[in-house]
Amino acid sequence: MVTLKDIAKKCGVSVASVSKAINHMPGVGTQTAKKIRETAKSMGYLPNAAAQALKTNRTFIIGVLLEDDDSHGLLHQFFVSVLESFKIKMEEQGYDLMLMNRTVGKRTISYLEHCRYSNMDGVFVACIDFSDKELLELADAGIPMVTIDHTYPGHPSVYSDNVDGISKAVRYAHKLGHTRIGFISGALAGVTNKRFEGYQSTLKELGIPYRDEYYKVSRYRDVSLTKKLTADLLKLPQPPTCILMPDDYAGLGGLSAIREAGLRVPEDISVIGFDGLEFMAHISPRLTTINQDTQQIGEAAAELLLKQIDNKGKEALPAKSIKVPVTLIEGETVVLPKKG
Amino acid sequence: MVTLKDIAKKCGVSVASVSKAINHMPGVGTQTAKKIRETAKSMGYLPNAAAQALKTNRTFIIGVLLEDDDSHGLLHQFFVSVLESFKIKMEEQGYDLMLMNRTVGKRTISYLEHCRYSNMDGVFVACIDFSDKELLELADAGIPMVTIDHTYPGHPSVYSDNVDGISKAVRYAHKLGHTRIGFISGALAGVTNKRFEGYQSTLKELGIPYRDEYYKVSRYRDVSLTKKLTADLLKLPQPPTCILMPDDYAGLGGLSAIREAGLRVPEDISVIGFDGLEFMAHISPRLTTINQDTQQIGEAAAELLLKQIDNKGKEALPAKSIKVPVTLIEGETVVLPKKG
DNA sequence: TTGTAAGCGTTATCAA
DNA sequence: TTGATAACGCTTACAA
Repeated sequence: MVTLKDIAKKCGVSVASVSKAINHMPGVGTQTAKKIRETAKSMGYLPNAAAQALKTNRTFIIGVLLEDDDSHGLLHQFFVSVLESFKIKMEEQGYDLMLMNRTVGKRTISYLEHCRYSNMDGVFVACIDFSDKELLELADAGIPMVTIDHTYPGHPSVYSDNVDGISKAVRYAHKLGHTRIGFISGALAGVTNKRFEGYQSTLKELGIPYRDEYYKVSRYRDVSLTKKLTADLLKLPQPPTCILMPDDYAGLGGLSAIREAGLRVPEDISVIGFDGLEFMAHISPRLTTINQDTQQIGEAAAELLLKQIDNKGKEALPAKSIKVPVTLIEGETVVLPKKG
Repeated sequence: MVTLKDIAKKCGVSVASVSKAINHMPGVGTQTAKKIRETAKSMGYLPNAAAQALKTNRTFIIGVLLEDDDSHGLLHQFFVSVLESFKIKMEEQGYDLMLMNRTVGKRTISYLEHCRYSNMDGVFVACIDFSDKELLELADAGIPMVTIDHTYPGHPSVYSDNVDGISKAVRYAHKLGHTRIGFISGALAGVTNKRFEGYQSTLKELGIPYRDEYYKVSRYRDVSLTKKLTADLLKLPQPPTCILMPDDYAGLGGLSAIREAGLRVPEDISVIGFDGLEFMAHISPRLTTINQDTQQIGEAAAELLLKQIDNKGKEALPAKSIKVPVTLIEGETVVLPKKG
């Protein structure tokens, strides 16, 4: 391992000069600096992250918190897509991503402890249970943090325009002739409330009365619960002709309930998803869905987090929240309803 | 931030004693040690990872290399599942996972450089292009490393039993009456060769002549290429009655080609996938597939890597390779072929 | 049993 | 412009 000392020896200068030269700091002659940098390169010098971190209190490590109830956060296509985009942006700025956990070395530690132990410069949170005490603790610790789909006081966050998302879905269904539009939402949470708001207000605007029996609360990504609730909707004396699903993945449960009821999509009943997951484009029938722009979400999150980090120590930034537009992807699962 | 010094002061002992007590090292009185540990706890002490790393040359950081051609490694369900399982095992032993990349701070660095810079204790590789020069460089650097689906000389690796996997698929198809069994493989690579070996040898065993026109080379997870190649198979004067796909995901392309040819699965043609991805269980028809045991693969990888790390500096371990059994998941995509 | 002190590789202050 | 030196928080001989 090549150290500053080695370079100093070879160049016949002091470590201090080498450090200055390599970091492009003032206080070294242009010639000396050049020579130092050249020998450093030729010797294959790389700074030692641990030493730098110890000295500067900056690690350039960002903690990533991606967990769901089954702690399989990495299997959530949507969040992982956001993470990919976030990752690219952060890496451009020299940051590394570290997966967070609560079990460092046999015994359990909290997220906050993990964060402190590793000296993380910031945290990316796209967890689902935002009411987790440990998350609240983390949010209160004053560590730069950005969240997706939830806002903690004092921290920036990024959302899709959920109100508009459901609104687009309802309008689209209505345009194709539907008035009996059911909505199976994810579990209650900020995002879910927004979507419900979009559902109710758009129905109202369109002059369609809201029917309580057309609204069900499922859980995001929960195929079997969504399947059951879809079956329940289908059993109503006057079932909806179009159903909005919590998300594309959970929607698979909806499709399967419809199939098992002996009905066809879209001939007998229309379906709209949410997310715009890549793989849905490859299955039949192609799901009509509300697309969340994961790339933009990830990039926005990176920007906000970087700003927080740069600002650390100074007076608090106003915690900005960015809303990202959504689009409707026309698939094959919505058509004119049959006369009922 | 609480440091050893703070604790030492409070307890009226030296930093050395505190360090020993906290690390359960000999050389401190039982009483003193106990008191020290208690105050450490009450003060909320956490070791400083950077300082420890600097001193001990151990970071407890494992680099994770998950990339495909589109550098969207995290979207590969199969590898991510393996990673999840690997992660859990590693975390139990106190390791953190860091996502590797080649762009630390504007300019590009190699994987090896990233590895050295961050002082990673080991690397987990589940990349696809194993011939990447940077990977070879990394493999030659003597850093503990474990790979999935490929073996580098001197390093341990974990595989599914690919020969048996395809063999199981062929046997199953044959048992249900198929003799015209096509195989669309992934791009040429060790794993692919094994699968092809299983394909050929099993056909032979069953007394089915190998037909070159029934074998096509696609790419893993490539929906559109697999779709095209499936279409090609269907256009043969005497098309296969059952097709083995590169993997479940690419198989979606196969299904869609069959659909577009006006044929039905499984009535007109049978299909078998590979991987056993979770979501395939939720779509219709449920794909019959060869399941790779991602949990076992991840755990095995963790074990092998841990062994390498513990052994570092000592004489090289024999580079062990672990083969994990696969199972066939009966879905709905294989039935008795129609008389052709 | 306890403490002193050196050193890991950096950065940053201050004097030359 | 340069370089000695202290310090970051920790581990570990070694001395007391």
